[in-house]
Amino acid sequence: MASKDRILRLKEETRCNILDASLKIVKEGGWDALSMRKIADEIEYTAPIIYEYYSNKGAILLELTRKGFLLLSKKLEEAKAKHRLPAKQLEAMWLAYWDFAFAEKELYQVMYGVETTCCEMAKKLPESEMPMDLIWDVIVELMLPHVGTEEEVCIKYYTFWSVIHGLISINMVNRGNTDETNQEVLKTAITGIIRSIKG
Amino acid sequence: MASKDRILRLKEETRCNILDASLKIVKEGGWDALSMRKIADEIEYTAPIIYEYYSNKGAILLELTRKGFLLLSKKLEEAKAKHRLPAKQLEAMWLAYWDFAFAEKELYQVMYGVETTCCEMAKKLPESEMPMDLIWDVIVELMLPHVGTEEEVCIKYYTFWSVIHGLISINMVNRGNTDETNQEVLKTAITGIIRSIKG
DNA sequence: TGTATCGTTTAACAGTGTTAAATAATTTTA
DNA sequence: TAAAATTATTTAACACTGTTAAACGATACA
Repeated sequence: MASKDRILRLKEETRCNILDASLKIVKEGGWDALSMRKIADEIEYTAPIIYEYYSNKGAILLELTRKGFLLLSKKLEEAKAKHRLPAKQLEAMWLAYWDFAFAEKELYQVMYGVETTCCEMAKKLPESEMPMDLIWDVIVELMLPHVGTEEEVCIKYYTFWSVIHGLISINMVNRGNTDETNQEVLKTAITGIIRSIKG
Repeated sequence: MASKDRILRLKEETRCNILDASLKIVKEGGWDALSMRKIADEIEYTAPIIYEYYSNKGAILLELTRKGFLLLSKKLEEAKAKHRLPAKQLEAMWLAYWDFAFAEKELYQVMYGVETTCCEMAKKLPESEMPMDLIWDVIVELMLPHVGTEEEVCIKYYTFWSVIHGLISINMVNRGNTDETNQEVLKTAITGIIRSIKG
């Protein structure tokens, strides 16, 4: 009976619609705006129907992160294919990674646990700039006798901060590295950047 | 009347108790476990009382992030004071930053928007390892003819990933940098690491 | 002692994820 | 075609969330 196939096809379609609706809601109002009832509204059903397709809300998020990793991998492969030299390939791949993060911001957020809401408020705190100011001063001193421009110091600071915050984030959400590996990455990164600052 | 003072002191104390209770709950069960009613339970009151001290839940989070930035700044200053050379100071400060992140994990999370829950599940996805595998291969090729050990490649990979994921995260939650600054940081970081890999 | 103020709680509202039961629609069987 | 069985969908409910308004209790002031 071909009607079975048709029904299966429809089921697969609503399964897909649920994901699309979810992503649409998130893109419009952020991850906090995503609720089962809103998804149901979007696909013109009521909430419990969703549980016929996904066991719970977490399963929807999981499927979205899966899609995210697949899409990212595709982008990386495409970037690689455009070059022959490994150095060029690597550079292109990381730039593709960068582009993906902002083109598919919501996916990147759920893939790697980057919150945005909680830091909306931190921006209002004057205290949030204190750590930067403290480190900024030392970078300026380190560059002496050369007097660095704001732009120059800024780049140094963010290079530092990125590698350290990145390593911290990765370890917090992933807990994959050994302490030795972390210390190694940290040390090589820090001393490398310091050396590049000093000349 | 000194009783006014006593009452003010008590008020200040419960204001503080609310923060302590919140942090305790979060440390025990993560940020998802934090609710107004649980805080009330902890300080042996009912929920609406909390609104006499903080206008809403967000105000509590904001106060915790403020405490976090203050504590981090203190740690950075202490680290700086232990050395005289700017290079040594800088190294010590970033190591203090690192230590703070894990010693006060919950504070760091709310300060910089690092989620942990959503990536519990991503670990189960085989797809989550695809991007690493793709880039891993190119790093190995780039190191040829030297055949890198697993540990060596791992450190290179995480150095790359850290700086890029860090820069992405910072931009997502902060949106502070100009595109030119970002591109500059990205490019210098990438080419720098690539050069260090090639010899 | 009566009144006003303050501290605190109870009750409620709108929202969340999720489940069980009731209903509507469809398909299968007689 | 009519009845039965199965499937699709919804309604109602539960326990929870943040938050507010009203009621209650105690305390201080006249």
